[in-house]
Amino acid sequence: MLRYRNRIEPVGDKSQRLPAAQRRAQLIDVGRAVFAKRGYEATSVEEIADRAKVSKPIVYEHFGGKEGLYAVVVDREMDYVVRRIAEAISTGTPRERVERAALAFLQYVKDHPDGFAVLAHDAPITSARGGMSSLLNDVAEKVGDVFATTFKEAGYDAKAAPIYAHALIGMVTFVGQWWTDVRKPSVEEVANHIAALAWMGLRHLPKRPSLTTSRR
Amino acid sequence: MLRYRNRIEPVGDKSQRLPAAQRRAQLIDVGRAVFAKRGYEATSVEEIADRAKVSKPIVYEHFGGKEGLYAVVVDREMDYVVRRIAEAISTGTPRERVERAALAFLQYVKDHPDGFAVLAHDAPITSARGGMSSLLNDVAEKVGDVFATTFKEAGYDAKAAPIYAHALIGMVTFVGQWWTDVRKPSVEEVANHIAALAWMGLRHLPKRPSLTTSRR
DNA sequence: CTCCTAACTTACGCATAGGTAACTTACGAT
DNA sequence: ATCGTAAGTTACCTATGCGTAAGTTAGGAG
Repeated sequence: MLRYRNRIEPVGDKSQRLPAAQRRAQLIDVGRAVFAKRGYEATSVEEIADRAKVSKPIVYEHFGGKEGLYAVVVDREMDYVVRRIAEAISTGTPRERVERAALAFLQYVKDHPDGFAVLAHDAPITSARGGMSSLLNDVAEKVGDVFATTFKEAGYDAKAAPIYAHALIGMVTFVGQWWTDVRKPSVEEVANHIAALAWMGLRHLPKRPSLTTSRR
Repeated sequence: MLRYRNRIEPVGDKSQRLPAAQRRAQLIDVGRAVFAKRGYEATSVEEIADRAKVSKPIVYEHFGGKEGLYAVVVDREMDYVVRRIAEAISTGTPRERVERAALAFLQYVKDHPDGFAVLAHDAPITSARGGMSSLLNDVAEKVGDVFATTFKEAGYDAKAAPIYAHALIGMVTFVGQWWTDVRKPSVEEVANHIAALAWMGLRHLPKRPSLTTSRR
C-alpha cells in the first residue's frame, strides 16, 4: 500500500539510521537549539524532527513528546550549570568566590549560549506551583541556601539570604542575556565589573576593576 | 437565518454594550491580565474575549488582533514604569537615587503585578533584531544612557555603563519576580536590602540595612 | 414611532501543531 | 540467503487558535 518516494537523495546528507543512543543524543542537541531559538511554546516538534533529518514519530519514540524532550534538555542544562557554579564557589575567600562565580557563569553563557537561552526563557506555565517560574529560580534557591548558612554564621539575618541570592543571580543572568547580544567586551572584563559591583558596590567602584584571583 | 439564543441571562452579569472607549479600556485590562498569566504565545484571543464577556471579533475591531492588543498593553506599561523610575531618580544624592529607584520599582511590582509580569515575560520572538529580547532590555538601555554620562563626568569608563545598568535592572527584576511569589517581607524591607547591596556591596553589607531617605 | 448606526453576535475558513496507527526497510546474526 | 528486529516512514486524526464574512440588535436622534 504505502510506497516510499524514490529516494534519489541528491547528494550530501550521508548517513541516516543511527543507533538509538546516538539519535537520542542528537535530538537533545537539536532540541536545545530550537527551544533556545523559539522558546518552549513556539517550538514545534516538526521543526526539531526536520532539523534532525528525521520524522516526527522518532521524537515521540525517544521522549514521549515535546514536554519530555524539553524536560531532558532542561535537566541536563541545570545540572551542568549548577555543577559549574558549585565548583567555582567551593574554595577561596568570600571575595574570590564572588569573582569566580561571576566568571564561571559568564563563561557558561559564552560556551553554551543555547543552553543558557533555554534556562533564561520562560518555562512552560503548566506544571509548577502558584506563580510564574523561571528555571533560574531553582538555581537562585540553591544559592539562597548556601547564603543562609553563611549569613547565620556571620550574625546576619538569615531571612534576608534569598533576597541577596536572587539579586545576584538576576544580575548575572540579565547581564549574560545582554552580553549574548553584543558579545563585547570579553567575558573576563564583564565579570570584573560584575564582581566589583557585587563586592564593592556602586559606592566604592574602582575605575578599572580587575580580579584578585589570577585568571586561570 | 441566524437566530440568537434566547438570552435568559440567569442573573448577575449586568450590562453589556459598552461605548467604544470603555470597551477598549476594559479589553486592555483583561488583556494585560491574561498576557500576564499565560505569556504572549499561550494567550488566546478567545480567552480574552470570554473574560470580557464579549465575542472575538470585538477584539479584532478594537486592536486588529492579538499583536495589536499586546502592543498597546506593553506600550502603556513601559511608559508607566519608566516614568515612575525616572521620577524616583530625578533628585537627591547618588545613594538616595539608588534607594529610591529600588523602592519605586518594587512598589511598582507590588501595585501592578500583572503589568510587571507582562514586562518580565519573554517578548514574542518575531519583531526585534538578532537576539532574544526582553522588554526590560529597553528600560536597561535607558538607564545605561544615564549611567554613561554620569560615568564620563566622574572619570569612569563609559563603555562599562551598560554593564552596570543591566546588572541593576536584572537584580531588581529578578528579586521582584521572586517577591511576587513569596510576598514577604515588605517591599520596603526588600528595597533596603537591594539598595544596600547595590550601594555598599557584599563587603560592607550592614546587618540591618535601612534607607537614608525618609520613608515617604 | 421609525430608522440609523454603533455595538454586538454566530458561524465559518484555514493553517498549524501535537500525537498516533499502520506500514516499510536496513542490517546484523544465524 | 533469509529473517527478525530496531529504526524509520507516510498519512492520518483531532484540537486549537487566528482571523473574517455576514447577519443581528439596542437605543438614541429626529
